[in-house]
Amino acid sequence: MSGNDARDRRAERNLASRREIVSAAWAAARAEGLAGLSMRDLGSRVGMRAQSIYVYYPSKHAIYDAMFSEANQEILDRISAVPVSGDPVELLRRYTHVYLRFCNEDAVRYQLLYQRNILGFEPSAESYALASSGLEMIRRCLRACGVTSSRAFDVWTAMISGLAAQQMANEPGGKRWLRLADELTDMYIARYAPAHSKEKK
Amino acid sequence: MSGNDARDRRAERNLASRREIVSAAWAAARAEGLAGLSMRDLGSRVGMRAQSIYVYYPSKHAIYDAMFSEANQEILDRISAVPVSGDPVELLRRYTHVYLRFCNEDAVRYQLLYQRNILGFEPSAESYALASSGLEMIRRCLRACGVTSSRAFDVWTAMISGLAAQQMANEPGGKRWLRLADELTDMYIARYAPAHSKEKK
DNA sequence: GTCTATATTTGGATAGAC
DNA sequence: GTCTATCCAAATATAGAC
Repeated sequence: MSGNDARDRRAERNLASRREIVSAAWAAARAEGLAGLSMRDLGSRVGMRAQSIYVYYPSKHAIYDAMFSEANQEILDRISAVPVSGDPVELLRRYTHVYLRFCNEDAVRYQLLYQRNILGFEPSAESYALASSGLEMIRRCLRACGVTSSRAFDVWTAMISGLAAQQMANEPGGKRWLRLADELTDMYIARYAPAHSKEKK
Repeated sequence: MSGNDARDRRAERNLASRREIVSAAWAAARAEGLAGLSMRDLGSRVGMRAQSIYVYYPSKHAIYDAMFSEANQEILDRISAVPVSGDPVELLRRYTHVYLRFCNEDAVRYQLLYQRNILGFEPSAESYALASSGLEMIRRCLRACGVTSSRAFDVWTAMISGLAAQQMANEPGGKRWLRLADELTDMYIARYAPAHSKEKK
C-alpha cells in the first residue's frame, strides 16, 4: 500500500538524517573540540539551520549521547569480532591490541568515552550496558587465563588504560606506549597466571 | 621611606588579590566544572565585578595558567619533601603514594594537569618545566632501583597513571585502584629490577 | 521538515569616570 | 583599583509561517 510505502520512505529519510547529523557531529568535535560542539556549526555542516536539528534530536546532550552510544557499540563490535581460538593469553593480546588501537585512532572519541568531562552530560543507561558487556568479555578471557580475583582484574584494566592514557596525553596517534602492551602482558601473566607464562620458573 | 612603603603595601595587596582570585577560581571550577569557569562567577566569588579581574589577570586563560602552575608546584613540593633515605624501592613506593594521593584529592586539579582538554588552553613553558622536573625525580629513583631503560620507565608511568586514571574515572575519591599500588610495584620490581625484589627467584 | 524570526542567556573583554 | 556602562559575539532553544 502506498500509505505504508510513504511512511517507510519517511522513516528511512529520517533515520538517514539522524545518522548524518551524528556523523557531522563527530567531524565538528574533531575540528572544534568536544566541548566546542555547537548547534549552529553542526547545522551548517549538514546544510541546515541549527534550529532544524531539533527535529531530529531534542537537545545537544541527546547528540552527545548518540555519539557515546555509537562509539561504545563500535568497540563492542570490534571486540566481539576477534576470533576466539587457541591460547587464551593470545586472545588477551588480541583484545588489548584492538582496544588500544581503538583508543588511539580518535582522540575525541577517547575523550568522550573515557574522560567523562563534558559539562552536564551523563550517558544513558543503555550506553553503560554496552560498555559493561565489553568489559565482561575481557573478564571472561582473563578467567580463561587463570586469573580469577577481582583485584587482579582491576590491575589489568589499570595497566591497559594506563597505556592508553599516557599515549593519548603525551603523544596522541603515536605508539611510544602502545608498543609496550605485549611487555606489560608478559609481566602480568608471569605474576597472575604463571601456568600460562612463557617464562620458566 | 614612605614612598617605598606605599609601593610595598600596594604590591602586597596586589599579590594578595591575585592569590585570592586563583583560590576562588579553584572553588568555582570545583563547583561549575573546569570548562564552566566564568569571569562573572569568579568576580562574584571575590567580591568584584568581573571586569575588575582584568586588572590582575589579562584573560581567563591566564587564570587557568596560574592554576596549572600552582598545581604543578604543589605536587613538585610534595615529591621533593619525601625523605630520601634507605631502600630506593621504598622511596619509589613513597613517591607513588604521594602522587596517587595528590591525584585523588581533587578531580578538577587532576583534569587540569593530566587531561589536557580545556578549549584553547595551552600551559606555559615554565609550568611544563615544573612537571618535567617532578618526572625527573621519579626517573632518578627508578635508576637507583636498577631500572635504566626508557622503555621500562614508560612502563612505570603507564602503570601508575593507569591506577590514577581508573580511580578518577570510575570511583573518584575512593581507593579501589589506589590500594593496588604496592602490588603493581612488586610486580614491576620483580620484572625490571629483580635484584631489589623481595620475591626469591 | 525546513525556514525566518526571535527570545533569552551568557560569555569575554574594553572604555572611561571616579 | 573598582566601578558603571557597554560592546560584541555566541550559545541553546522555541514559535509559527510555509
